[in-house]
Amino acid sequence: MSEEKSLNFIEDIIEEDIKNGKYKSIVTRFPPEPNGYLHIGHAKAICLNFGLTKKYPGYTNLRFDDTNPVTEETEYVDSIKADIKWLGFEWKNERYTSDYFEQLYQLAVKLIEKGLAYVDDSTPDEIAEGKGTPTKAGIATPFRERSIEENLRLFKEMRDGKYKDGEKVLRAKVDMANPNMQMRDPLLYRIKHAHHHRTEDTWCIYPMYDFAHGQSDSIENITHSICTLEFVPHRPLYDWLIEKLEIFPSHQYEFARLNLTYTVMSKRKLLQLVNEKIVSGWDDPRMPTISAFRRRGYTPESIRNFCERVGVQKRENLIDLSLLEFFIREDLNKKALRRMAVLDPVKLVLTNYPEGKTEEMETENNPEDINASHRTIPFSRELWIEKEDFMEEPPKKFFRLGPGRAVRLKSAYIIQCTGFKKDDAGNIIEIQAEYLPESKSGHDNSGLKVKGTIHWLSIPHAKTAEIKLYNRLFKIEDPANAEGDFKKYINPDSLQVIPHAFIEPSLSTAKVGEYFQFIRKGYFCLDKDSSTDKLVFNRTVTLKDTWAKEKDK
RNA sequence: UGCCCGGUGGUGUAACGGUAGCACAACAGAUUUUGAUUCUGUUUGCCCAAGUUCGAAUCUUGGCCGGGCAACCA
Repeated sequence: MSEEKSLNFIEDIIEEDIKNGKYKSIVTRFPPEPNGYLHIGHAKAICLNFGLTKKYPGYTNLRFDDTNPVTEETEYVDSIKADIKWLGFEWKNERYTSDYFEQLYQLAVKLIEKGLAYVDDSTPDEIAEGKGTPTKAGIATPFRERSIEENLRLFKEMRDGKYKDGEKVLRAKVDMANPNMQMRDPLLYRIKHAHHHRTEDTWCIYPMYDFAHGQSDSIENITHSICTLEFVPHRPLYDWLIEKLEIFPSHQYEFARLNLTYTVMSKRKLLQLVNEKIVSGWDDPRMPTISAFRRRGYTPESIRNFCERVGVQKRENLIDLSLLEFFIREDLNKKALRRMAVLDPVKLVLTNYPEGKTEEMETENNPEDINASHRTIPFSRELWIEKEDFMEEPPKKFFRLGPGRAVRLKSAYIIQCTGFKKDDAGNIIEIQAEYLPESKSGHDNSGLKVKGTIHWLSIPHAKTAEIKLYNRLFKIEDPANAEGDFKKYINPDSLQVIPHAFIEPSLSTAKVGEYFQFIRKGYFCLDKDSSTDKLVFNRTVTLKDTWAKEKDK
């Protein structure tokens, strides 16, 4: 039975709007500022805005909110477009708020003509002072009563470059005593003699968010303008401007932004991590950016499923990283090709296996995918296995190798441990075992049942690679809201590099964008910084590890 | 202390006046040539109080708690 999927509150509103004939189709937009890379929180907004117009008739625009030339760059524009496409969405129109600078200017003139905006010569401090506090009404500046003619002239002069940065601003004339701080004559335009990434040096005045965002929504006939909760107090101003300007009545709706445990989600903080070289860049796989998740081996499907699961609502939330990990494991379990790799090797010698002999062992590429077929892996007398798969004095519940114990070598033979060697420091440097010829995988007549199966690599055939293991970037769940500088909570062990791990021969042709599961070790992908003579693999996520928990008991 | 928003298991999210459900996490067991996957089961919740009603997570009122708002940022 197909159960009714419940609607989120925005879908409720849209269904109502369509039902009562307010709209036949809808228009949404995703409005990033090109001043940083997109992160997983943006992915939620992208899935919401684009998802809505997949579900209901209509389309979604991509609009770069580029009203602050000093922080915005073309590099960010390009990364944002790449990330949205990778997530699997298509915008109808690619727009820039800067496309509307002339129209916006004319709207400002219209507001002045209506006596609803004025040029203020006050300093930033004086303006802040005049705004009052949340509990104390603001005080009007003397410039508030300038004539329309004078305001028109001064605003034109601002545009013409007659004034220096900060000398004058244009403000809306609303209500200095309004209990909503946003309504106390908000700034509309400021002077910035700065080079803009698109309009270059055409303008020296730039609209503020409040006089750009809503007006751009109207220009594009956005029916449902969806943003995050911090803009709720701006909505009365958004509506006031639409009313006074007599433009298309877009409506703003707000939802709670996504927060994830063990990371930070503000562009300012992420930029700090990049600038201070705490991470290698915006796409360092430890970052919560979309490009980092891509590089780390996350799939677009897993991120979309995650965004779908976390839902859309108005309450603050802090989502468990384990939920994201669940979705990537779920997706990769179906897709990833199984391969063998030994990260922390110790030598295993099969004393009764002929020297110089090699066999090709057949094994499945993905037991979850019947179309994934099989491959072969070379097997010989001397093998690499993981150090952690052998214990000198194993406890009862340890199902791996120990003196006298037997295990299955995955897709090969059952072996029984007959001895081991240590170096002077007491480290185990070699393990000896005998194999059971009649136990070969697929032709097993041994009648033996063993509890454990381990992975292995033939020493003469194995290739090497660098492997990078990532852990959470922060030591605590909510670094953004913890006391003091968030950087003091950075996890010093968030990156572990294994310079010389062993990988099976077939992995030497791995390509960026392919997904692998290194059996028993986790999901991995080839890093973009790999070269033909040096392969680098990133661990996307570990496998669930029940033994790790058991071990700790 | 002005205005605004919000409170459902550990974390998220449903319920639209009628049995509090789902996912993740946790725990227990079965299966397993990946201690993975899969399967089965278990634990844990409506912020409080009063009111309306045959019946309240849902409606009303009053509390309590959390968050936001005073950038020439968005």
